Amino acid sequence: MKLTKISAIRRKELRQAAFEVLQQEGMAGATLEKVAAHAGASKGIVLHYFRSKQELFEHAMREANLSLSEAVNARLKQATTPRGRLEAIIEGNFEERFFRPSICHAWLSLCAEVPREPQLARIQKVIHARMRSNLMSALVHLLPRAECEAVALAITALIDGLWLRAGLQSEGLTRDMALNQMREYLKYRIPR
Amino acid sequence: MKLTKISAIRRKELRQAAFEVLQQEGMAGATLEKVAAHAGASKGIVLHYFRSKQELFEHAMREANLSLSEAVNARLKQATTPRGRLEAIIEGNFEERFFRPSICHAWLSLCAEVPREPQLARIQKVIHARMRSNLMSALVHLLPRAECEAVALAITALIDGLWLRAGLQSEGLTRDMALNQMREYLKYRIPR
DNA sequence: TCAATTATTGACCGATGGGACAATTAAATA
DNA sequence: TATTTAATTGTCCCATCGGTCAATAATTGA
Repeated sequence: MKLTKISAIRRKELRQAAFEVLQQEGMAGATLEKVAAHAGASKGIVLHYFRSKQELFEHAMREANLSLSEAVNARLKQATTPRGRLEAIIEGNFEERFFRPSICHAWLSLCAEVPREPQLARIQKVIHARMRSNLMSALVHLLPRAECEAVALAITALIDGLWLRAGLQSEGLTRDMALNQMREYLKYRIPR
Repeated sequence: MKLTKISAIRRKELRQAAFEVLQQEGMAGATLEKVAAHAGASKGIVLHYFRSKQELFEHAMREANLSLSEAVNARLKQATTPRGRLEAIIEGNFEERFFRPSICHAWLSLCAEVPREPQLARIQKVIHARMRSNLMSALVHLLPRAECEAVALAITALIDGLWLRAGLQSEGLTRDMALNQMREYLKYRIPR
């Protein structure tokens, strides 16, 4: 029995190549040929493993989300208190390897396609649902029930807004500044 | 002397058409032909008034920003207190005619191009600079100097995050919800 | 009125990119 | 080994799109 079929390997390579090209080229510039070249393959192979460009980037988005998701979950596993879980979620979302201008570019490019690509919309919906669910599981122990929903939305909006900013102004916003923003929000909104 | 040269009219019509097409089609789908058709003209005329597609959408972004800007300024003029100015800025940014899914789509599409189009980046920079300046002029009267910068960034990030969300999930986020989010932030961060 | 400028169109071009496909090579399996 | 299955490539095709251009219509202004 094969642990890793070659098709699984190729698909993963191509998903990642797609996301990396996206970082520098945007959706329109992320051509099948460039993705293939970036992965050291030919254009034909890309369409051998993915039915279309759409499908490729759909999987690229899933992959990118998965790795973010794992980072958050790893931190969540360590956390013992509700407050700790809140911090885990936030810090996971601002890890150095994720909170980088080029990565934010890529996400921006994907988000810009969401309104016109139902598949991407579904993924985006899942992402937000998980974020909300994660946050709620911590917030219910820290706040009156009625306030949790709103605070979860605020935290999500803040994170998204900071990511957006990082994507727009490469230099302007460091990881530390972003994390401080989040901590300050918590300090005022959910004092210990 | 002509008050409005025909060229000024055409250019404005085309800028607006460009932004409207952007709302439904995204940057890649917003073809010169579609923009022209939407304005009831031919493709040739678009390139007669704008050197290139880039330049057209650059002007579209400026135009869209201008109208948002005017809305905020109109409210700012009415405001008499620092707190009132803060609310003016926020409410201006969530007026019904602006805070709509399709408009948010269009902005998203423009933002996604920022990293690869220096002209758009410059405009984006100006937008954020004005936002910051507006906010600071109110905040300095409400908070210790040292905290103003951070709060201005938080407010901006919140606004951007809520806009982003509106662009991603057409249904999920109403204007009222967004405004409540902003008011809650102020309530906790800058209690009267 | 008539020349000069401006507006407007439609045809055309070159480039590009997504996708289909046949052909070739490698791998797996019996 | 022989046969089937999968991997991989390069070529080809078609559509589209940005941009150029020459020709025509409209406007202007002297």
